[in-house]
Amino acid sequence: MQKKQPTREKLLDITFDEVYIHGYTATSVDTILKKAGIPKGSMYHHFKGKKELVLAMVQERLFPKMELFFDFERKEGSSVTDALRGTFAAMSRNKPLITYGCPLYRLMVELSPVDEIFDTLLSTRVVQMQDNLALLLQKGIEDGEFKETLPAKDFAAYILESTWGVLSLSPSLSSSKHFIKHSKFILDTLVTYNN
Amino acid sequence: MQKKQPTREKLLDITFDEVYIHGYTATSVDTILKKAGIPKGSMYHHFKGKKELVLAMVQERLFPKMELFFDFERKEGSSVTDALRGTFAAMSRNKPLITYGCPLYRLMVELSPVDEIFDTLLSTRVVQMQDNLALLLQKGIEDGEFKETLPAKDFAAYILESTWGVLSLSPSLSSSKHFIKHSKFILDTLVTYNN
DNA sequence: CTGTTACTAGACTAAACAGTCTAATTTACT
DNA sequence: AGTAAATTAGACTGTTTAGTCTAGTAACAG
Repeated sequence: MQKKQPTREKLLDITFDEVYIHGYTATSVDTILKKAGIPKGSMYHHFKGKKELVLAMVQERLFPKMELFFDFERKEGSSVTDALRGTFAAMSRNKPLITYGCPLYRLMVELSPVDEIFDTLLSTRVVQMQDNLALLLQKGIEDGEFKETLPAKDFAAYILESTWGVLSLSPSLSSSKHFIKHSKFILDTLVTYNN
Repeated sequence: MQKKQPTREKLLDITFDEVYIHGYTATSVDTILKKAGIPKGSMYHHFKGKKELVLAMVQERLFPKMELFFDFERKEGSSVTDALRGTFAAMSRNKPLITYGCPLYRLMVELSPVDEIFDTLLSTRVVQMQDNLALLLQKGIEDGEFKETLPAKDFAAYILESTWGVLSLSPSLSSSKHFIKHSKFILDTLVTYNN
């Protein structure tokens, strides 16, 4: 069934799972190794250390996963509003995302204040996402879907930040129902606020 | 200058500072003890262990600090809108809050998915805050400041969550200027959305 | 088939970790 | 002052941590 996965790739997968749920500090190298069934020497052959491993995981696993949800790419032909609606709907169907929140944001909350390397890497991606979304919103303004009362970039920041805030709440307070309420609110506000 | 502070109180103060910035897991008991200049025996006399110490810190330091900002209490005589505006203004002037985010939210992001005791404690407080804010918003509706298009409780949840999202971003992306933009937006939305 | 490079294997190390223990000291009360 | 209780003091323990090291095996090019 499962085609044999090179050591490096398997390590990145397990590292994502563990760090997503337990965070960077609470995840031990030994736990990852045990779960992956990979000996220490192999890991230290592929990566210089724990930090290198997690940085690689962020770029090769976490960032690609983000694209599926947070980049708000517009499908050709559909309206900006529909593009946003679609992205939010996809998020609400993603169980881990609803339960455990956004993996990028959670890692940023843990590490940005104390580690410059992680901060730079994660913040850069956040700015990219914001620019990306702002571009989409700008398109919506140009297409006449809504008026520009608030600069597109500010609105983009606002959508991202509020969405992170909702998603990364305690699992016991999160539900897809609640998230749908949030996304409906964002979309309504976008229209209301801009008209 | 500094009046002698009982051991227990000093420990709680230092624990707050350390856990706020580094998180629960990354904060070691030895670091706290060293910074506080207090020997191990004293700490383990007052608290059963690290977890007990931090739980006490949450209740005796973190929660009281929250009241100053997040409870959105209404001063007699002033409008609901002014009460909100005042709270947001106080937050924007609080340097650590802007730089490192909300200590309650950050701890929740780290621990809620993996520790039931912390999850219960923190979530309960979040629900309290939401109820508290909903009550204020309800008052605003009754006083005719805005119409009830969205249930007050939903709006309260939304304000809290989006504010947490903005505050707990990477320090390199946070600024009081950005936060003021956020609060202005929330207040505008409250009026716009409800009229 | 042979030699070189890439990778695996896991025992080992030193430091950091939370927590224990017993003795000394300070405080509070009579 | 005398005594009991509360607190301080820090050496010590067992475990877990990230990371090292050396020997062995597989893959691959000639």
